Amino acid sequence: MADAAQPVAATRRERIVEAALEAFAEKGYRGASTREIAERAGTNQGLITYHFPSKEELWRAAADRIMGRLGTRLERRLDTLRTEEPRVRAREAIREFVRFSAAHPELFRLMADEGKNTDDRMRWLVDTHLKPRYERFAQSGVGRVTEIDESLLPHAYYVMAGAASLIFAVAPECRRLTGLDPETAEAVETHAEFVARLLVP
Amino acid sequence: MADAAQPVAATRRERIVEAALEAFAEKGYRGASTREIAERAGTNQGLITYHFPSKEELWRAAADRIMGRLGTRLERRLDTLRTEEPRVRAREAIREFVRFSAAHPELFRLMADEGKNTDDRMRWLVDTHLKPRYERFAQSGVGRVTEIDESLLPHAYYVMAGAASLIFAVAPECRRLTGLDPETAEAVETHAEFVARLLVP
DNA sequence: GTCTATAATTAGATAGAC
DNA sequence: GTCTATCTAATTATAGAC
Repeated sequence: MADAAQPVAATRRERIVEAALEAFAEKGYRGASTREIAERAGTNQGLITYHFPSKEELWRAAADRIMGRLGTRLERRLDTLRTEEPRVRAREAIREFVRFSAAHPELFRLMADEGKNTDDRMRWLVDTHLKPRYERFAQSGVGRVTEIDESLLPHAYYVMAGAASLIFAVAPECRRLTGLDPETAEAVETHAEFVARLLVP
Repeated sequence: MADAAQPVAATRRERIVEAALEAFAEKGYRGASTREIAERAGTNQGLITYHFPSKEELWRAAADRIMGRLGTRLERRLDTLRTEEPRVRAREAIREFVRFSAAHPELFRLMADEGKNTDDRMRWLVDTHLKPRYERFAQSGVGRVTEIDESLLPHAYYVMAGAASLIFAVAPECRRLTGLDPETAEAVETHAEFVARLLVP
């Protein structure tokens, strides 16, 4: 039951991706160094360049991971809500997104960092991961429930994303500024309810 | 009326701070290099270290600038709304904040970047600039109007900030993802109305 | 697969010419 | 006040030992 029970290579690679996700989210793409990532993963920089041909590829693996987690979580929840009426389903989908944002502040941090610039990473992120999620939002999510006008969909999407996630993405600031620790279970549920009721009254 | 009409030193310094604000907002503190900032400002790296004893000091000057602009803009608007009833005043204050976020996406980018970490810059930012703004929000802004319970204030603050600003902070992503250019005058007003009505029905 | 050593580039800060 | 030149340290990527 020691380390040897698992393939070491997979473990090391996993830990590198996990460390990269955290580092990229915290310091931004440029700000996070591969040495720092290696150290976080408990290994050395050489092993990163063995598993990933470039820093860009490592970043993609990190983005794949967090977006995969989000997709799995949301689809699973939506699945259990198939039979609910639209407004209840929309509300609970929003609550689940808030909970995910609290458990994984890396998501918003990564998105906010990459969405600012027009470069290859942004384009890849939008085309590969964001478009499917946006379609899902438009088709079955809040987009349908809150408003009639199709032209408001982009506004509703970014309002929802920002309202749901910011407080967790800047949790250290929130603690110092307001005294509230947004990462407690109670604060997460309060925020989920606040945002869900706001967007789907 | 040529360049010589203004003190050159002040001009150069100004342009450096302006370039630094943009660069720090786009690439993050670590990601933005002083050489890159100098180039943006149309000068050289040596002049930056002449005007600012360290990169950290340059960052503070950039933060002072954007927070100063926000304060001036909001106080001026609130001043013209003194006689309005609370809900109208709150709604218009939110609209004004949305407009400011559209005109100055650097604000949200800088805040989102710095609020993630517990370091000297975050602490300085909170203590120097964010606390006064948060107090103002609590005392005369949306905080008073939308909800009764004082404990919801932090949630309302971050919901407002995120809902109002994210779409402009990630404008390049928004354009590619949704087809909407959030920087057009029409989109800004639509967003302002959407957020204001949502938070103050 | 995992590591150390190192090459080539770039970082922030300093020194000094003008 | 503005610039070029340079120091030291840190960056990504590569080469090769084991």
